[in-house]
Order: sequence, then structure tokens, then C-alpha cells
Amino acid sequence: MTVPPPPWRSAPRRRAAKPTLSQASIVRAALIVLDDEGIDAVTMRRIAQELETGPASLYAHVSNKDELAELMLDAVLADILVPEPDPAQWDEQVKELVRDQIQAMAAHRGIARIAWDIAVPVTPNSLKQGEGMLALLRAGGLSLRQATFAGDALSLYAKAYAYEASGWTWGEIDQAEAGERGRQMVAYMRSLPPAAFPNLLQAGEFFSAETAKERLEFALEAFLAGLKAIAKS
Amino acid sequence: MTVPPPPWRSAPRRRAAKPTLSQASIVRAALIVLDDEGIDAVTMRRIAQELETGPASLYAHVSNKDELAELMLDAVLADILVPEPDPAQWDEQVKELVRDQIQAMAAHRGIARIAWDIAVPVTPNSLKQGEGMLALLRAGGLSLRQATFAGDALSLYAKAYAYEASGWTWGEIDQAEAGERGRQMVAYMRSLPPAAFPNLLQAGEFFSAETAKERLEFALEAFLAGLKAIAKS
DNA sequence: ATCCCCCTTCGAACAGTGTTCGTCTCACGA
DNA sequence: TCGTGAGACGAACACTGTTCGAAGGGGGAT
Repeated sequence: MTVPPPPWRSAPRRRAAKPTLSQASIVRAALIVLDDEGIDAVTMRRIAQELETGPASLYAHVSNKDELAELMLDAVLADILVPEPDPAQWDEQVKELVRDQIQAMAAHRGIARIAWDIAVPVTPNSLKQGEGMLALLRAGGLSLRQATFAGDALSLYAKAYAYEASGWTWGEIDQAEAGERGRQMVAYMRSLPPAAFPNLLQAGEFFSAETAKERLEFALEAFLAGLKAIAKS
Repeated sequence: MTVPPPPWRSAPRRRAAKPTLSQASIVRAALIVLDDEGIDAVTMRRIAQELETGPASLYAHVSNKDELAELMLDAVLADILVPEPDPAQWDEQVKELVRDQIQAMAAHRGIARIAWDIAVPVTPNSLKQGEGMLALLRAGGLSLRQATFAGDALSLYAKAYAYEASGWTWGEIDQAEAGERGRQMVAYMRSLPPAAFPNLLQAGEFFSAETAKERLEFALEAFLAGLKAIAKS
């Protein structure tokens, strides 16, 4: 129960006590909230609270929550460094870049979801990643057209995998829920004629969080092998 | 301004006038709203309004909005028929199945977004699709392990592509906005040293809604070619 | 035939969301 | 010293998913 300040003493407002608001500080605070409490906690009110202010104050530096999301993604993408293309090992470089992109996004659980909501990524670091990928693919001998299509598919897959990965690494609660779902699934499949899902029943063992990395490597291997076959013709 | 009914005449409540609520009818109404007004309009209140009732009434047949979303996705997936595996043309069958999945999802713009939010798809038609894909891949000579990983990658890509596609086919407003974004991007890239984005600047022409189908075919071609190379070894 | 119980229906409300409006206050240039 | 304009912010709006409790009616048991 706080007491209103005495009216005879105009409350000394110390403005410089807290660092002044800025776009960068808002993005930083949003990422902190994201990492600490998950994507659902990233609300304008929660971000404002982190900065010890009100939600309306944010709109002076950020026009939208969508724009803020885009800035968050761009900040995360800034950490990924794109390599200088080396034609001798371009395929390994492509794989590594995809791995790095995924790792950067998965490091902030839920950020991959944001990436999906952005139709046309025009943010500086998005462009840097796109250009870097294109350069690698062209170093592999692909035409510009082929490189464009391949880069599109790879970035699509990277976003997809990162999104899935951020779901797995959430925490124990979701782990338990996922396990529950898995058991439901097996029970349902067993309740049907055994011949209904012969492959899927056995496939269950390969489809766990442990095999996530293997699944990624398999997909990269297959796609790049196909890319080389196409590039030759 | 409606007048309350006369108290001496007990208002004859005709219950059978509107078809009784059911899970199926709710899902149907939700899909109608989705197709007519987009994913943002799919709210419990709007669905209830479509059925001429209140939002609370829905919760007798659907425990959650998430569960409703899962049911919607399952209903959409029901339209896709999985082929009988033919080892002679398994690769073309795989491509066709992916195309069908994408088409079914893209037909209801926004449904692909739902697919992403479902961690472990255990719904009957999801399982049917998964089993069908696995059967096709095994017919191609892949081991169960390889088939599992390949099927995972393909379904990931299908969801990703469908989500992107539903964004493009939205309407003129988003088309205009996307064009605006594209122009911003080009302007930004031109404002930098021309050598900064040499590939990306030229790639822009290949990256439009018109080339969407080509991008899909390219990705399928590359991945399946790589799959065959892996299967042999 | 009667009664009772339980499932369905639904109006009202709650907590929370993004966003806007108008006011207030401060730091800086003239 | 005095505007002045940009940033801060309290309050409110429209909207969301969801819950509660009171009705209502149909079907099974007596």
C-alpha cells in the first residue's frame, strides 16, 4: 500500500536514472524475456515491465509488435558469420551455414516461429544470410537460377528444422506431453488392425529427440547429393 | 430494439429449427470461416456466430481451440488419397503425394500454420499420410531408418512450402504489400556498395509467385535424386 | 406414466492481449 | 529565457480464449 507523494514537494523525477529507451534496448529486453520465459511471455507489457515503463512507451521506437519481432530475428541472425566461398569444399560450407543458422535460431526457443510470420525478409542480416548462401551455391557450379531455387529450399528447411527443434528443447513439461502423445499414438495404432500401420509402428523408435541431429544430416546429405547430380547435367 | 415476449404465452422454443451442435458441424463451420475470411477471423466467437450460438456452447464438443485446430487439419488431410506403392515408379509417386499434400493445405489458406503448431501429429489422417509416405519410400528400396528420415524431411518441406504458398495466394492487399517490401529491399540493396549483394540483386527476378511451382519441382527433384544416390550405397 | 438426472446450451464475466489517445514533462535550440 | 517538439505514460478500447453457474430438455429407470 503506497502513499501518494506529499503535494508540497514536487516529486523529483530523475530521468537519467534508468538508461533512456531506444530501439536497441527494447529488442535486447525482448530477447531476454524470450530466453527466460518463452515466446508466450513476450508481450508488449512484459517487455515494458522489463524496462520499467509502460507498454505505450514502446511505440515511440517500434511501430508494431510485428516490426519488433522482425528486429528480434535480425538481431539473432547477426551472430551467424557467412564464410568466404571455397569452390573446393562448397558443399561442406553450405551444410555448415545451414547448421549455424539452425543453431542460432534454436538458441532462442521460439524465434523460428517469428521467422515464419515474416513474408519477405528484407532485414539487413536476412539479406546477408541470403547472399552468403547464394554465393556458396554459385561457387558449387550452380546457375543463378538453380542457386536461387536451392537457396530457397535450404532456408525453408532451416526454418522448419529450427522451429521443430525449439519445440523439443523446451523443457520437461513439453517433453512429458510429447511422450504422452507418443503413447497415445502407439495405443491408437495398436487398436487398429496390425496391418494398417506396419511401417509407422516400427518407425517410432527412429523418431525421437535423440535422432534429431541425424535427421538433419540425412536431409542435408540427400539434398546436396541431388544438387550435385543436377549441377552436372 | 426487440420486445420481450408476452409472459402469458410461454415462448415456444424450437430446438430442432437449427441442426444440433456437434463436433463435426463445428469443424465444418470453422473451415467455412477460414476459407471465407482468413485465419485471423477464425475465433471461437466467429465460429459460434456461424452456428447461431454463443462461444461457450462450443466447449461442450471441443475442449480447446488447439484441439479444434487439430480437427480442422485432420479434416483437410482426409481429402488426400495415398496411392498403392508401385516400385517401378515410386519416386514419381512420392512427388505426387507431396504435391497433393501441399495442394490440400494451400486450398485452405492458413491451415498450414496450424500444422506447425501441432508438435506430434497423432490424428488419424496424419498417421495415414505418414504411413503412406513411408510405404512409398520403402518401395524405393530405402531402409526403414532411411525412409523415416526422408519422410520427416519431406513432410517438413511440404508444410513449409504450403505455409509459404498460402501467404502468396492471400489476396491483392498482401500482394501489394509484398511488392512494396520487394521494392524496399531492392532500394536498400542499391543504396549499399553494389558489390555487397551481387547475387541477391539478380536473384530477385527468379523469386516471385510465378516461379513457386518451379521452386517446388526443383526441390523435389534434387531431394529425390539424392535419395536414390544414398539408397544405392 | 412419471420422475429424475445428466448432458447440452448459453448469458455473463474474467484475465489478458495489441494498440491508440491525449496529456504531461523534459531537454535542447533560438 | 523562452518556446517547442519529441519522448514518456496513464487510461482506455476492442478483442481474444476460456470458465462459471443457471437454466433447459430428452432419455432411461422406476
